[in-house]
Amino acid sequence: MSPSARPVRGSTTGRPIMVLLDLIGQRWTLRILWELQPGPETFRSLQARCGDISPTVLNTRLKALREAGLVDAGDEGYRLTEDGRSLGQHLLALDAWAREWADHRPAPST
Amino acid sequence: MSPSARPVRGSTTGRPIMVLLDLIGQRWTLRILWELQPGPETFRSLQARCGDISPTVLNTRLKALREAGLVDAGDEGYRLTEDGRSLGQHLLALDAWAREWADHRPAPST
DNA sequence: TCATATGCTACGATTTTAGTAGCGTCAATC
DNA sequence: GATTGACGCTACTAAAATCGTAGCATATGA
Repeated sequence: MSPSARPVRGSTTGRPIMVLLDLIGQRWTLRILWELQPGPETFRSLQARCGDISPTVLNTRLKALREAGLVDAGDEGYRLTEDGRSLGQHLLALDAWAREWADHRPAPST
Repeated sequence: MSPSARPVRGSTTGRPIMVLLDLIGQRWTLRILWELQPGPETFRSLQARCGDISPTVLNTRLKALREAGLVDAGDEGYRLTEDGRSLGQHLLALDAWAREWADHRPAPST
């Protein structure tokens, strides 16, 4: 099987940034990291947090994130590794960026 | 038609970070921003830079990125807006992060 | 034994992405 | 003024990813 996991679709260069872009350029990956930031979550609670993402995808993503060393599974469920947390810092930065961004633009909402 | 464009699939909260995660959680979006960082590119040169991404997707992404105010089109082709460049700074940070990340791990390559 | 919650797989339906061909426009060349 | 080549981009089909739901196997408590 091993469908996605490592293929690095868009790039075969192996450049770390490309590997990363490939990983986080998949739906839910960043969201999962985001939801895991406050603390460990069980499979089902994580699923709920992500708006009832299908378990198929959640499991696929968790597998990839674990292989990437960003997430691991313990007694309390899934949680970020040290790497995961340091990447999470960047997500926090993006959160701040996004607020300003949403602030000063025509607001494409509705 | 207007297929994707704005739907904000994973989240209907409207929270900026969710809108952003939804946008960049699509294949090629981040890659396009990345490739646009050095300077303006024409549609076709950008396509080439992205490993011959299909024009359908490229155009869809460019449309979304323009609506998001991250990219615009000028005489020299497509280029990052000011917002696009500031987001690009975060990509540079991620690049640095990714290098270290790739550095101290079992290397899932090959 | 029964009820409940867990992590997770199966599988058909829907949506997205890929891949290729090609149109209409424009500028340079012949 | 017909041809060539590059441009931005659309059309269309096939492949792949994602969704959505059902449900299994295990564990825990009542």
